[in-house]
Amino acid sequence: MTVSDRPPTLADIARDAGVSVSTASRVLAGTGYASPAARGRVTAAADRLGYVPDVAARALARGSGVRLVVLAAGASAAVLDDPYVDRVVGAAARVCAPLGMGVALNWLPSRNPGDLRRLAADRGVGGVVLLNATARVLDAVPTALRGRVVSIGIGSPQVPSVDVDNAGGTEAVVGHLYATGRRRIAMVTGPHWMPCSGRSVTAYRRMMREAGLPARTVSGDFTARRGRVAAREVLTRWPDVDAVVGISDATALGVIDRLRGDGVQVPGDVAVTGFDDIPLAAMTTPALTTATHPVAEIATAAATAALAGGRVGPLTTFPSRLVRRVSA
Amino acid sequence: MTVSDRPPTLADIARDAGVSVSTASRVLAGTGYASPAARGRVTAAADRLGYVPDVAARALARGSGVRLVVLAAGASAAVLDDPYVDRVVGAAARVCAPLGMGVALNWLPSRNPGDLRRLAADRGVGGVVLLNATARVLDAVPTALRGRVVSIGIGSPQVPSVDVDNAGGTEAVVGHLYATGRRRIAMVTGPHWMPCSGRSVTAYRRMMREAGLPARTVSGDFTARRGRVAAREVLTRWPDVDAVVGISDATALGVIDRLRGDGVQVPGDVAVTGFDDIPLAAMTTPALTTATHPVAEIATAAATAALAGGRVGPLTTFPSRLVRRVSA
DNA sequence: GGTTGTCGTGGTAGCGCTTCCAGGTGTCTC
DNA sequence: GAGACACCTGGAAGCGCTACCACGACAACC
Repeated sequence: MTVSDRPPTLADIARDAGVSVSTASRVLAGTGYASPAARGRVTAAADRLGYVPDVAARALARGSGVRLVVLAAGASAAVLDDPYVDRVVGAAARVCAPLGMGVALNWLPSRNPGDLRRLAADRGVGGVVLLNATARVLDAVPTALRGRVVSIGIGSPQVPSVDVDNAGGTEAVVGHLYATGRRRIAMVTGPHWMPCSGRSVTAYRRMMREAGLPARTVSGDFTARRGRVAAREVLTRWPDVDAVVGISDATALGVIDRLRGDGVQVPGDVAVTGFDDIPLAAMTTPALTTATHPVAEIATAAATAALAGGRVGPLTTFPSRLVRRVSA
Repeated sequence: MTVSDRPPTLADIARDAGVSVSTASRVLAGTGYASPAARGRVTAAADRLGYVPDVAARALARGSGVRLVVLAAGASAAVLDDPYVDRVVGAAARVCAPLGMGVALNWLPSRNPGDLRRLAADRGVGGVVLLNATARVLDAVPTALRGRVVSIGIGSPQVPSVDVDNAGGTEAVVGHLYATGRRRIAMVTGPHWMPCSGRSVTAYRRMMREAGLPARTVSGDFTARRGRVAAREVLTRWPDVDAVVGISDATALGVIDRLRGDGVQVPGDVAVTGFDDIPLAAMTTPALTTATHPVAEIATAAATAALAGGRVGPLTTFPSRLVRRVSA
């Protein structure tokens, strides 16, 4: 019983189990009829010979795809360098592994979303996870891709989407600030045209309004660098501020750095909160109070849905949880 | 001239260009002979019809793989949660995209590296990037996989590897400390059995010896939490310490946090350095002086080599560069 | 007894591509 | 002039798998 040098094929399994290739295929793919006896012999043979189905052959025969594409939309290819993108890709790669599939990472220039056509013409594409999409991009999704595309962030009638509950997270954070006695609460936002920022800002404004407090916003861009600048601006415009809501952890860290540099105590004089709960939020001084952003869960859901046919409903949101630490 | 609903195949291109399928294949794959005229007509047709080769069919015919597998070795599946792994996967996904391939992420339990057999039997696997491997794991790599496996970290005669120049980075950091007048330099190491930690520690010890200074090490584990504990230990054992070399940025951050909590000025009383240059190293207070760890470059090289046939030489190291900031 | 079913099975035609092979042109050399 | 050799082309045999189809058993129902 000498073991062949090349990996066993379905035909080898069928021969070994004493059934036809069709039957072996049916058993291993779990489709169609097969007697318990045949089933047993086939699985045993597959097991014994260490059979691994050839994804390429299967995809070719079934007309299914062989990889999931994470498509990061944006003005410049620099979007690909965002660690956030890597986390999405990592989660997607975990989803793909048991299916014998893989993930590729592409950039979709926001200027010409026509590159989507190329994806639609590629039989290897089993699903697409859209990142950072705009309404324009969503409209450019070809019909041929419908049902295989899931967007993380903004969605549309045609393209289902998943995202974190920005409003909920912001409410949790602002609510916490209010509950701990803060009343002069400012916010450093993201770019106004970004939906995720927009939802947070709207939630913040609403809560302030309902509390009869004035909304005070300064625009930032999710970075720590911009957070520093924004902190200075906040201090200048509202010297009596007693809390700053950062649109992201990086922003909050920048704010804290500037504040402390100016001799302002955090959280003593001013409380600061973030959003994302990045790993380092727990190790900075002071440790950051923030709202979680379950990126892995979101990406896993998006990848799974994209591969399964895109059925996740028009918009699925994942809850954001308050993490109380020291900064607020 | 109505456009068909299904993506064009090679046969469509051949027909449109007025050549045989063989010729079209040769032109598009760039193999074998083809007259300039034929070449022109085929590429024009492919362009006009928006042809995208079917990776699955190609892989089936060529017997090549369809995805790259990032294989994280380790005791528990928790290794997959390391952000470092995500960065490697992200870089690999960028490499795969233009090839029509994808990346999958698998866990290889260190107890039974026999799972490698399964990979060897899988025709879909075009290459493997091994992470966190040990000598045992390297020895378990089946012959069938030789030439398609590249390890990030430790290597072996059979398995080529790429890694950051830990020794060089550590030398840069220790050299900087020495140059700025520090003489009582302690180090918080990683687990002694990890090669990357070992190389750093050896470099540190050698430099200290050559400078006629005593080596002072405390063991850590790359985390900030453990860094805090280690800082306390350093302070207790060597109250006169004036510099601490962290094995990682997270470690350094933990050390700094503890030091400042104990009223020690950084870098005034004690200088602290890290290793990795994570994004947040620039935004903490004080900003961290550290040595770079070009993860993306390393992973790109590993993925490229794994897909190209593994020829990178037995061990390729990537330089680590000193980044001077505030903490040292 | 036929007519329906549901089950279980094997044969075989593809899926879209590459690659080998057999054939055709030419051009160069002895 | 014949051979040798480069260049260029199309036909066709697969790569490993799925899915359709035809076939046969057997049971249940009028």
